[in-house]
Amino acid sequence: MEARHLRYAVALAEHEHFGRAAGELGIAQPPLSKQIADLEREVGVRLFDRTRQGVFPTAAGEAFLARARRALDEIAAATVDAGRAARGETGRLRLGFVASALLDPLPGVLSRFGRERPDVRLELHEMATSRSSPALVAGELDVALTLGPPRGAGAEHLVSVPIGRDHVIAVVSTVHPYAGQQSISADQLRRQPLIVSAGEDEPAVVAGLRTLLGTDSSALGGATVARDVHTIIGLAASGVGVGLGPSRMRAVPRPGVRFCEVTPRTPLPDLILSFAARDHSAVLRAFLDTIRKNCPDVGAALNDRLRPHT
Amino acid sequence: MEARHLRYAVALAEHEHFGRAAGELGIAQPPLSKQIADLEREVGVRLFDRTRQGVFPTAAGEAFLARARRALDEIAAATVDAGRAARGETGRLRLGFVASALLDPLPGVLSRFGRERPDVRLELHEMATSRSSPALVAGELDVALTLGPPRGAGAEHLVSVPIGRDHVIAVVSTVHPYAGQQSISADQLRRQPLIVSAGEDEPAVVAGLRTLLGTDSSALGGATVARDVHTIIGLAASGVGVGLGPSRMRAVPRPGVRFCEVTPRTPLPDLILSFAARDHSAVLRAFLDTIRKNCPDVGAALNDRLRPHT
DNA sequence: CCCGGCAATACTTTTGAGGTATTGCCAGCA
DNA sequence: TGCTGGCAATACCTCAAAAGTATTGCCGGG
Repeated sequence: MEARHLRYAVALAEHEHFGRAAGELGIAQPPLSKQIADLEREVGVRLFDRTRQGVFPTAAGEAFLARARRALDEIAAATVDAGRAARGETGRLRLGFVASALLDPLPGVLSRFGRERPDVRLELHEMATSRSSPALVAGELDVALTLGPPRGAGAEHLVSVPIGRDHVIAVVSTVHPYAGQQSISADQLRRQPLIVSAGEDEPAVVAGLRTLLGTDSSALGGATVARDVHTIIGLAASGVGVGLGPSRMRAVPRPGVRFCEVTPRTPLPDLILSFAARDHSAVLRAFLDTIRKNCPDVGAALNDRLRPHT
Repeated sequence: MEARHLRYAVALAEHEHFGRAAGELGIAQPPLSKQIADLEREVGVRLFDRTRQGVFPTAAGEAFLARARRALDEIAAATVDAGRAARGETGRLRLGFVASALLDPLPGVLSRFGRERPDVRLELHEMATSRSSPALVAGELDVALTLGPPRGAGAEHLVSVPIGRDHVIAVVSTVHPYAGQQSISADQLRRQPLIVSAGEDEPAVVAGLRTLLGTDSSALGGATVARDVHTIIGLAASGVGVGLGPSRMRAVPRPGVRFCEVTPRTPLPDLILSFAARDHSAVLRAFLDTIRKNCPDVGAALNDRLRPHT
């Protein structure tokens, strides 16, 4: 049985007349008669009653037609859905990201993307840089935001684009003696109880702090370790010590604390967006476009990437 | 687009390999390649990625395949449903009936039919004999149970079969003086307050009572009129008088009353089953068959009707 | 009894699905 | 680097069947 049989049966039921139905279908009457006869033979049941008053579906015909119409609807929808998927209007995007990305670029990016692509299912996975790259290579993620470029097996199949610079800043309670300072020096920091984020997950951040405080400094060893920047800020607010974290944490609105620059200015690894080089999906392209529109200082590589409309 | 394209795409997605999918479909590989290419051209989107590792659906392909599978399921179900409808396993039966039919043949018939044809939707319409026949002729009913044969315009297009005889019986309270009698005479009835059913809807019943009591009798004029036999029995039980009704009302289980024959035995119109002569639907045939199995004294016409398996 | 309208049948044409043979394109390997 | 094997695409042919034309057959209404 072919879709043609369904279309013909539906048209015949619609017009209740072989000649007119055939005309509507753009064919002559005899072929329509034959196709309907073939259909009835295949189904094994008379689907239409031919009377002088017109051609009407039998009970079996009504049952058949109900299914036939649904089948034809599905077929029409198949083309529509395929087109929407190809244009990236539907689908799925699995995004891996480091926690600090939640502070700055992600809120704007995600809300904009959700508005532009309401039918794309976003799957968000907070994970350390070290876990993102293998997941991208294995095809478990579509795109990742990491601190520093991806490394490890298969990294050469990934495209990486820096989308934001970062450096170390301090956060102190508004009643802390340093709160009035424009910036805090490394020496001052070494004399204070410090609060830093859990180091093992993001060694690049730890390296930055070591650079700032000196590799032999015992300040880091004695520091309070917090799981995330919110905790750092909370602890700093309550006067436990001076929090150290990425400048991105300025984005967290919180009364009772002050953010201060630290001298010397200590760069942290760039926030890097990466994805599989062979991935040309429209959903990914749309996401990259959103990133470009939301992040002022994206690398040229991303613009290049968005040029070709393959 | 034809169902063939859907089947081929589904098979290709299943086997992830043009050659093997073609083998499974019973065709050679080149035609499959061509059909898939044609499909992709028509949809306007690449549906499969051909890689060295195999052939995999693109995101658009996945969206397309989901619809394609549903469409194929509908097509398969269309044939199945048409067959079930043609065998009378599904569908609708609109039954018109006089209230007294609810007493005797209908409970058994309906429960049996409901068991044998669980997927047939039964539409039950209690109506007077005079309304059933036009409804049958107009195609608003499929089958009717009436008192006496159908009459009126178009009645010649109806088939009528007597399925049960009936006569007048009396119902009295167990404490009524007549309660002990084997039968009650017409004379005795004329000396009692009577309870009869509403006459206008079923003139044939009124005619029967007139025959029994005498056309000039004032007994009928002074009788209490009840809407249905349940009311007659209820009023009789409470001692209002002697109820007169069809022998069918014996089927109503009710403590506190006794049913008595009436002499002379006064026949009431036969219970008649009728339907459109041109109606050959399987659901109707199944219903007639149920009637035959449930009513011992159906006319030969019904058995004739069930013979041909057209 | 003829006529008109309609579906079915008979027969022809033509489209396109499917078959065979071949090419082209890599990936793996010597 | 060239060779080979596996696979999809291309080229070309064949034939089934979809569609067209002409005609018949069947009623129902003048």
